Amino acid sequence: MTITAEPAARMGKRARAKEANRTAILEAARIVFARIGYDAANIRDIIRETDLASGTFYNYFKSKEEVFEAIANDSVQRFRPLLQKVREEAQDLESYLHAAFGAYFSFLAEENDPAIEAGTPHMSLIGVRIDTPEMQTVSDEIRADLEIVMDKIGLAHLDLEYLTAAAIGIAREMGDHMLERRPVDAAGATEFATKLMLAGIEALAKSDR
Amino acid sequence: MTITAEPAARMGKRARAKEANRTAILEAARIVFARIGYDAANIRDIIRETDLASGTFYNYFKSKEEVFEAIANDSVQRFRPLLQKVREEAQDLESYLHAAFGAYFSFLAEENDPAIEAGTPHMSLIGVRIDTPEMQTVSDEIRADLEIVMDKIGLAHLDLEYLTAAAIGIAREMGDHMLERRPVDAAGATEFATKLMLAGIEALAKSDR
Amino acid sequence: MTITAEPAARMGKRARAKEANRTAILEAARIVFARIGYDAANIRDIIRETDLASGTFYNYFKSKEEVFEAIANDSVQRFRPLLQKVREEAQDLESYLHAAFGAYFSFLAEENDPAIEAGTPHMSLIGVRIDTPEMQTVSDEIRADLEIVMDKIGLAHLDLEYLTAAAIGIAREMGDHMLERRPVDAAGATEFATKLMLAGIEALAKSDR
Amino acid sequence: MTITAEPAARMGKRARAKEANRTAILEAARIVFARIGYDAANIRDIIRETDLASGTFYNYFKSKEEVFEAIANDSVQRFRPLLQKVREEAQDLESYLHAAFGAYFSFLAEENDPAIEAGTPHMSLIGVRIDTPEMQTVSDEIRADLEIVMDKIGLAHLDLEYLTAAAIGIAREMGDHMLERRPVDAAGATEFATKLMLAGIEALAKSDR
DNA sequence: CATGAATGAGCATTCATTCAT
DNA sequence: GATGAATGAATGCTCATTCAT
Repeated sequence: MTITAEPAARMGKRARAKEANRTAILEAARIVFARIGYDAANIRDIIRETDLASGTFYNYFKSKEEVFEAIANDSVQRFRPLLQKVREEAQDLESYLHAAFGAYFSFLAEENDPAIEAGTPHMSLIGVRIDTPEMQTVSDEIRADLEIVMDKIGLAHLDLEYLTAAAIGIAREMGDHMLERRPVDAAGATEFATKLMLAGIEALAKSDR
Repeated sequence: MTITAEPAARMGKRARAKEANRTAILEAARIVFARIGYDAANIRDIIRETDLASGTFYNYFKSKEEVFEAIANDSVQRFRPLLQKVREEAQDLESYLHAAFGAYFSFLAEENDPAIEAGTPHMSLIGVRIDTPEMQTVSDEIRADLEIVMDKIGLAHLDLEYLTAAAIGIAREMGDHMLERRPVDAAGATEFATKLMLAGIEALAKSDR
Repeated sequence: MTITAEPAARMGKRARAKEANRTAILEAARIVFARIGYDAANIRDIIRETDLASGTFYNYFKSKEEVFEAIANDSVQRFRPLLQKVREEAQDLESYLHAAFGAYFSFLAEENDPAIEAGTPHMSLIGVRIDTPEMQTVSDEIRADLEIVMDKIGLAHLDLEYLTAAAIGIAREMGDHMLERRPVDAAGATEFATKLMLAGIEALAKSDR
Repeated sequence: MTITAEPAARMGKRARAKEANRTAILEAARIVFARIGYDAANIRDIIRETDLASGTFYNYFKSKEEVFEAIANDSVQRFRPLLQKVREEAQDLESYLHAAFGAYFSFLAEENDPAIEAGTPHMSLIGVRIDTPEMQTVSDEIRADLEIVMDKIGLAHLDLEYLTAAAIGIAREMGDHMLERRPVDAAGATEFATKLMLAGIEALAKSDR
């Protein structure tokens, strides 16, 4: 038996299986949460979606809550760099809004691509989608970032809390509807939301002067 | 036992007690849903909030869903006339938006007044508030009405689905934040949302021409 | 419908059923604990011994521990008066020991009478019998009482802790064997234990002078 | 790999490792049983106390029961010679009782020495201590030996079963208390138990004549 | 042989719903 | 029609045991 240096990308069979199982559970949870909602979902539902045994779930997560957290973290870890880039590259308000809505709608579309192609039912029941981990944590990110950007461009005297709430509200609700259309058109949603929000902010800024 | 004709306004003891029980359950459900969210709540939680026995619940409702429906209907029955009036009296887009947002934010403030004064905790946690029956059905009402109004003012060629989604999103998210501020300022929220939305729609209308 | 005064002995059907269920669970637990031991026993075992449903268990007890406690309390409540009487009527050391051992062995015999007649197996496996609620709590009672009595007769200078330990040890171990003999002879066990203990104490008292 | 003749005293690396693992498991089990009791303990608890993997347990033992047996055998193997010596050297009843109780209490003290010095909690809770393998099997040994000795000294007409039960009961209960005192005084316990038992037996012998 | 993750049977517990009183 | 205890299906979770590495 030879001892080999094992770069992260080349783990042993065992380690790979573990990683795969963890991912499988996360993916299953994502699907189940989307299908029947976080609250309605139970651990058996999640594990049934994988080819693992029930007990295996507990080798990876302590509870449904913890899977939710993991999904959220996972989503955030993938979405955060996108937002980061948006923030850094934004030249003005318009480019920021466009890039931010664009990033969000694209991300949402890609996240839900598997479910969409599978024709997963119930997908957009309100009350359900809202509890999706992605939505929840991405909201927090957008909220924080938008505050930073508005400050940068000297519009911090507007009611930023209401403004971010409005932007998030638009993204959330429009996102739901975007996902139900075929083909899913992130670019269209982005144009729409950006135009709406941009003009709105300008109007608020003017009246506030 | 006497057999009496019982006009709605003059019920017998029995009927009055029945009505009181039904109301008690609805009120209890409202409180519990607000406190721990619709999904987390169970029938025991609701019935425990009343001084009734668990079995009594089933004399009035078949399930938690049905209570939800009843609360929703109740809210709708009180909100619908307001929206009706808004729709009828709207002169132009601005007055419509102002009146509609105004109606919604005021209604929301009044609905939550008892909870606000009681300092009920958790009340406006996002994941929770969203499942509130009021939110749910009021959304549907606003959605339908906004479509009608946009059609009236000749802007039906805009993407009305996205537009209503945006309006509802704004109302929802801003509503949550409005409820957390002291004093609760429905008028301020109304101004803000109206200005934002109005300018946004105008910009969309212009670019779409 | 007439309103009747209901003396404790004449409860409604419902109340009687509740009492009966509680007793049934206690009795079942007693049997199961005796048969397979406290630790090996699980709630399903207990409830299976009754004709109740599994959920019903939780209307009466929160856990296996709580049933154990209840059984113990029950036993104590029936044994305590016997010990009380023994303590009050004891004239000298001999009469005390005789009465105390007698009370214990008789009580033990009666407690186990149903199990004995049913020919319950495993009945006297050591590790098992020892965890019996009766044994446990009755021990505490005997311990306390013996201390009081020894003090009364001026032998408190002996090592009372060891003495009570010895008495309890004798009662426990002899009790196990007594229960396995047919016929169960509480009187014989009492004579034996009393004579042994009495002479032992006198010897200790003499050497300690 | 070399094939070597391996006399017991000179094992290869492999064999030594095996022996060490077996011992580690036994020691861990002893500790765990003492800490939380035989019944409450599970295999994970035991293996967690070692630095071995869970699967390794099954290379050495089939079940918790089997570890118990092994511990018991181990204890017996160390205690049996002591009892053997006692039996052989006993001159009369007194010397036998003294030596036997002495052997038992000393053995018990030594067995529990590590736990005592570590201040292990719960150590002597009754329900717990009783299930200790040492207690269990040592009981059997004492029982058998005492029967033999009583027969030797011509008191076999007494109720030997009750007598051994009494002796074992005294040893058990007093042993528990002895272990809780500081310093642990095996000699004192031995004197006490011997005097008590000796006088008791003499009294029984006299009355039985 | 050691490892430790996977397995799945098994147990505790909850809760919507029924129904005798 | 109110009551609230009984019901038992459903769910969370544990743990002895197996087995690929």
